[in-house]
Amino acid sequence: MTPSKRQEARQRTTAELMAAARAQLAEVGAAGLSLREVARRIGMVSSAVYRYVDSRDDLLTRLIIEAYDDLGQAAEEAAGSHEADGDLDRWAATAHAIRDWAIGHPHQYLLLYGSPVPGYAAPQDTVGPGTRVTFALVGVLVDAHAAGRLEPPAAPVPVADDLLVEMAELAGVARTEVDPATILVFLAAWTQMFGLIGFEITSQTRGMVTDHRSLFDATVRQLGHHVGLRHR
Amino acid sequence: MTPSKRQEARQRTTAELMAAARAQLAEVGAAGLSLREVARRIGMVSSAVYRYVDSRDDLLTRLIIEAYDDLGQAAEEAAGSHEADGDLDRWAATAHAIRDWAIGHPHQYLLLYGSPVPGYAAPQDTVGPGTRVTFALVGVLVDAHAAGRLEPPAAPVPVADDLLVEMAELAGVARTEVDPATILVFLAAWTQMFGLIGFEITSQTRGMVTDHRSLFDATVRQLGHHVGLRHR
DNA sequence: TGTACATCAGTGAACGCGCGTTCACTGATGTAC
DNA sequence: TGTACATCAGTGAACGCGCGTTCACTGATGTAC
Repeated sequence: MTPSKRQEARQRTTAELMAAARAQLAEVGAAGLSLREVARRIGMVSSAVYRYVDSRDDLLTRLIIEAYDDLGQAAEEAAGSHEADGDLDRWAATAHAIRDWAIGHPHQYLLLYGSPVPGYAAPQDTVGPGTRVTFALVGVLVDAHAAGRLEPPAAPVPVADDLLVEMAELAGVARTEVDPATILVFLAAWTQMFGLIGFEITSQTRGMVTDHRSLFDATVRQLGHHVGLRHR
Repeated sequence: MTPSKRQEARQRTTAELMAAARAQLAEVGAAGLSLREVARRIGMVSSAVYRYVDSRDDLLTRLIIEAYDDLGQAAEEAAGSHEADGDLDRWAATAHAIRDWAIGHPHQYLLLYGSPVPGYAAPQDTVGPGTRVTFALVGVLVDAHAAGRLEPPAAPVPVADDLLVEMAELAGVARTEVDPATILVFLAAWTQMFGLIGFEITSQTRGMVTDHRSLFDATVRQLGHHVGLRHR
């Protein structure tokens, strides 16, 4: 069944609307996103956007899902195209893909990982797409483990038992036999990566660091090492 | 020269205004902060707040400075009251003070470290107070180093030279002889701590972690160890 | 100590703005017979 | 294939809201002589 003219037009207009919304988001950030402005940009009267979107919140939700998918895809592509590399390099490549996307789309990144938008609560639909990036990075670990190349973590500091239980549950979600202690180190690595990216985007490191890429690279390789990845 | 009635009244009203602003910030976040609402809360007409504040931006700036000072003080007090402890414990206590403050004042924390407020650019005045927390935590390192108790970092991954140069400069700012490589590890630790706190506050870890305090404690002690701190 | 003038806190009205959302409508596209 | 009716995209006006900021004003407090 080929799509009717109406359906085609609807799809085109929807795409145009989302593109305009994306552009506006990139300029003013999520808190400043306005339906009326989006309408203006695509040459529509403000009430017309309600044919395509239920409300402002609905538009925000779609933008979030879009952004998660875009970021997830970037990470997956990086992990996919470096399968033949050493584990550490593959890990670093995936991490850099995440950072590059963030630097290229700071407001979208902040929409996902920054302060919550006032008056908006993300619905359940955003959870799924949100895990894509995580799994892309975890995948590097899982693959290395499956190939018997993952070092167990050196744990100089004792860790509470209940934490390890939680980590074991997480490993279950990711369907892997990776050591709970490793998952814990991964979680720490994860938050550090995103902390560093967030600081860079919001220029918290202004005046302290100039070569952010180098710092990120060094950090990420250090983290990869902690997690148990090695060069071959 | 004792303050006149006018001066006293002015100080009282200013304090009341700031308290109302703080309360509103805590409820709706920085992006939702409104001068009119602040005025309403202290039973003033909206134009009257302009006797105490130049503009909305000015109020935001004051709130930022206040928050930085409050956080800085909390960190300094923790570091100060644990001088007799082992270095790792003192480090952990200071880190927990930072996290506790953040958990207790999530919107203020986000004002400092979250997404930038749309349409607002922080002036230079906020930089100074912003370094207080950093120095409180760095102080633990510096003291341990001065007492000859700081282990040099194990660096399993080579680090770019220019990064080390930057780190040496930072060490100069902090007036310490601490190893540039250690500063680099500290910076990484710093971003990880704040990344973790940010994730907790914005509930990014929802469904993955329940015992945030334990995860934070384990992470922070791990970080302290990496930085070269030991128990005694 | 008393008086004249200057300073300043707070009022109330107003300006101009942009926002999200609703609603009755027109006219084009699609569907059933 | 042609016609009658249903669906749907987009219009234009309107509602009610809250915002930051300005301005001329009143009346109380402070200061100089």
